[in-house]
Amino acid sequence: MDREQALKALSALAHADRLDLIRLLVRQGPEGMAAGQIGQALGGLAASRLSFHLAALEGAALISSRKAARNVIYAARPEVLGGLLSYLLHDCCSADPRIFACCLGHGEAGTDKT
Amino acid sequence: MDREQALKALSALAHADRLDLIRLLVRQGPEGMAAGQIGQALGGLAASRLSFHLAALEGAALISSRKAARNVIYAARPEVLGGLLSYLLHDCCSADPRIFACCLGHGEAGTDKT
DNA sequence: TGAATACTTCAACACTTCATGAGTAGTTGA
DNA sequence: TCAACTACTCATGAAGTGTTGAAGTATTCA
Repeated sequence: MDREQALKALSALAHADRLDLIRLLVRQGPEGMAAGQIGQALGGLAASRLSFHLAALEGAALISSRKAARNVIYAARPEVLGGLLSYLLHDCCSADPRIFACCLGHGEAGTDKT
Repeated sequence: MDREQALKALSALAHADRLDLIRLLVRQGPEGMAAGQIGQALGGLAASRLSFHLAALEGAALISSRKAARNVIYAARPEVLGGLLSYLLHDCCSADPRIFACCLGHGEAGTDKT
């Protein structure tokens, strides 16, 4: 992954709805989920709004879509998500051991109370 | 790290100048770097623009600052960067093994030509 | 004290992003 | 063909982001 693609991906992820979308689709696995179902799962997100955010994620290559009859099925692209994390960790953060430690240790590393 | 903080951090990172800033400051280590030096290292970024972006990164807790005489020294906060990566990997991507694989394998995983 | 240095803050402007509702396009089954 | 269904696109306006240059604040030194 290059810088341009990483920036696109970061912009795409920097929105609450889209982060929820990714979380949902990653859990859904390769089968993916129809747009209508996604909208319901996210608490009845307006269709146009959902479409807007799905397009943003697809534009950043974080998800893919395929048609199935009258539905459009969306699925996460784990290799691109992994590529983004890899870029941040290796290219951007120089594989800094302090960052590695926080990242690999599960969960709450780095959330000291301040 | 919680969702709000992760969103702040993602927004902060989703800009070319700020990604360059982080890269530079991570490499610089705990000693950090004075604002003026940073501006020079980034090719003579206008002072007000640099200040704006540094404030954005500090607002997202990705960097810290301290005064030293007439300089302001900025340094990356690797534990917060690690916390963000950890959040994305564990909370958001459910520690999906496909993402783990791309993320930990160095570099170019997930950048297949399409 | 006054000039020089190092940064930050402010106001103005251009640009982008986002939410909303209305309209459009493709698929299915009667 | 028509109605129902599913999803996308477009126009609009509000809100947010980024750049610029000028002004302001704090520190140092002669």
